[in-house]
Order: sequence, then structure tokens, then C-alpha cells
Amino acid sequence: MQSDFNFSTAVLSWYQQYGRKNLPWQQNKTLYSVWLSEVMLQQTQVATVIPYFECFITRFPTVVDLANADIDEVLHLWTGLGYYARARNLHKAAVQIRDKFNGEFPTNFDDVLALSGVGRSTAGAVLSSVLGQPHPILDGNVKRVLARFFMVEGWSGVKSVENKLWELSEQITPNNEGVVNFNQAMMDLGAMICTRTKPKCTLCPLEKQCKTNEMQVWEQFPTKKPKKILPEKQSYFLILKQGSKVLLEKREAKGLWGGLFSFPQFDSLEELKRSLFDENLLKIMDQQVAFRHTFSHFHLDIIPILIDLDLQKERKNEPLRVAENQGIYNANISLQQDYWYDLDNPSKVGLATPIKRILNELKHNKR
DNA sequence: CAGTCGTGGGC
DNA sequence: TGCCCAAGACT
Repeated sequence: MQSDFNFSTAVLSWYQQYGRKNLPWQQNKTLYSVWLSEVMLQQTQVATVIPYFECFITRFPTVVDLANADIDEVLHLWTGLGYYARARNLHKAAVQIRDKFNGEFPTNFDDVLALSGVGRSTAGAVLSSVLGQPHPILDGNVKRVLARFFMVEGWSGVKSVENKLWELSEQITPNNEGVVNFNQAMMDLGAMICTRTKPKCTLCPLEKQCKTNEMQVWEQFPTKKPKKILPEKQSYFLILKQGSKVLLEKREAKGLWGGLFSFPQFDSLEELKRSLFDENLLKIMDQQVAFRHTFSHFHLDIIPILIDLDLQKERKNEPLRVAENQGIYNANISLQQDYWYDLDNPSKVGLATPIKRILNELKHNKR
């Protein structure tokens, strides 16, 4: 029948006419800039990434500029983007490139794959897009297109399914210079045509050969990930405030919000109280309105506890020096450092979204 | 393998 | 509104 159909040719032809060619990271492409964009785009939508990419590429024009930067500044610029291990790995990889590759981004697949935070898909995307090396990719877009076109059963979280999708990606990926636009075209197809809901099949260059379109069962593909109930946790955030300054702690450089600055956090109110040396502070404790922050794997109900040391000062009618914690707060020794964050002169450190939100409110209410 | 790791868009 | 899930990688 359609013996003249060629997958990559059809996709490339479509891309030439309809594909995206004006994204920020498609201009003046270098291994560094494309790598940066690919890391930012992991599990993150294009529209969200754009301003962050512009910011990073301006502040760190080269990989060496990034390597030489302070991790706190990197996390500061990453604030709000989420999955902060990406930022830590990005910086770590930049240092690796500076020190092991003399500041030149590696061009060998295995070398790129060995960089922190770079998996098979990201390595393939970078080297195919910039150097035309014929590596397949397998991101969410490609998975969706392939699962529908070939009617692949099963959730991609299962290893055998993942392997099958990689195999298909290898088969359709051109083994020549066409790969430069092909991988981008596949992502565009997934993002613009073969969308998660309401795919525009009539506009798809693969419409006639797509198995799930033929049978009108695209809705069932790709197979959904089994859903599970998110556990609910709660935390008390201690907000020690004096004047325009607020006490923050730097979290250890791994795990949730790793490397970011945050309020001292407690599982219970009792635990929070025990951390206070001065019992007079209990009298001016002010519980704020709680709110929920939802992570990918649990809900966190945050209960902010405000202690405004200015009130203490008024009551005692004596100056209360901005303490280095001594006499006020018993710092959690598992945390690396703590310091007073100045709302009027904010330092460039990483902040999680709920923390940033609270700090903004404190600054505004200060009046 | 199964869990960890953020946040926001879109419906 | 609550829910699904993004240009995944790492443990």
C-alpha cells in the first residue's frame, strides 16, 4: 500500500513548514546553551523555562562563567523552577567541564552522558541538535507520539516498555544530518499536534499510518501511570523577625529543597517551642494562616509561626540586639548555616516558592 | 524496581 | 476545583 511512506521524511517535511524555530535556545546554538535548555526543560513546560533560560544565558554566557559562579547564586536564579537537584547537578557538571575538559563542552556521547544530571535522552538531544550526531531521544513528547503511532501498550515507567520505546526511537531516527531537525520535529509534533488531550490528528503528517488513529483509540495511549494517593504532612515554620530581618537556615545540599534557604522547620508546635531559649518569646508567638503546598509526591500543610522581636523590644523597653541566635533560637545543628535575611536588601540565595511567598508578604506587611 | 525530586499550566 | 502531568535523572 503506502510503500512510499517514510517516517522521518514525513516528520521532517512537516517540521519544515510548521515546526518551532524561534525558541530562545534555537538561536546561536552551542553545546552549552542547548545543554542548559535541555536540563531546564526536564519535566518542565516550555513557557515556564523561557524566562529562566534568558536569565541564565545572560548571567552565564559560557560554561566557565557558570562553573565559576557561587552555587547560591545559581540556586537563586533557579528559584521557582523546581527540581533543584537539576541546578546543583548543572553547576557540578559545569565545574567538571571546566576542570576535566579545559572548559570545552565534551563532544563524545559517553563523556556527555557522564555529566551530572545528563541522561541518555538529554545527551542525545544536545549532540544531535548541535553536532548532528545521530542519537535518538526519548522525552515525554516522543514517548506519546511513538506510543500512539505504534500502539505501544503499558506504562513507560515499566522497564520493558521503556526499552521498547527506545528501540522504536532508534528505528525511526535518521542516521544522517537529518537528525538535527528530526528530534526537534518529534518534540514539536508531540507538543503541537499529538497533544495529551485533544490531539489534532487531521493536521498530523502521520495520520494515515498511525495505529491508534486508525482504530480511534488514541485516548488510551500512552498508558497512564498508576495513580496513588499523596500522603499529607504538616510542618511548622518558625518566622523569627526583627526589623527588616528574618532568620533563615541553609538546608543541606541534598534532598527536598536541597541547598535552598528556608525557615526553621518543625514537625510539631512543641518541637518548635523547645527550640526557643527565651520563654518570653512564647507570649508573642503569633500563628499565621496555614496553607497547603503540594509536591510531586506529598501534600505539605504549612503553619507559619511568627515571632516578631520588635514586640519583645517594646514590652521590655530595652534594645534587643540582633542575636547570632544566642539566647533566642537554638539552631538545628543538622543544617549547615543560618543567617538573618534582610527583606530590604535580599541576598542572592535559593528560595523555595512557599518561602519566597512568605518573605514577600512579610516585606509588604512591614509598611 | 520503586521512590524521590517542584512547580505550574490546562482542563 | 482537584487532578494529570510536563523536553527525566538519580538513588
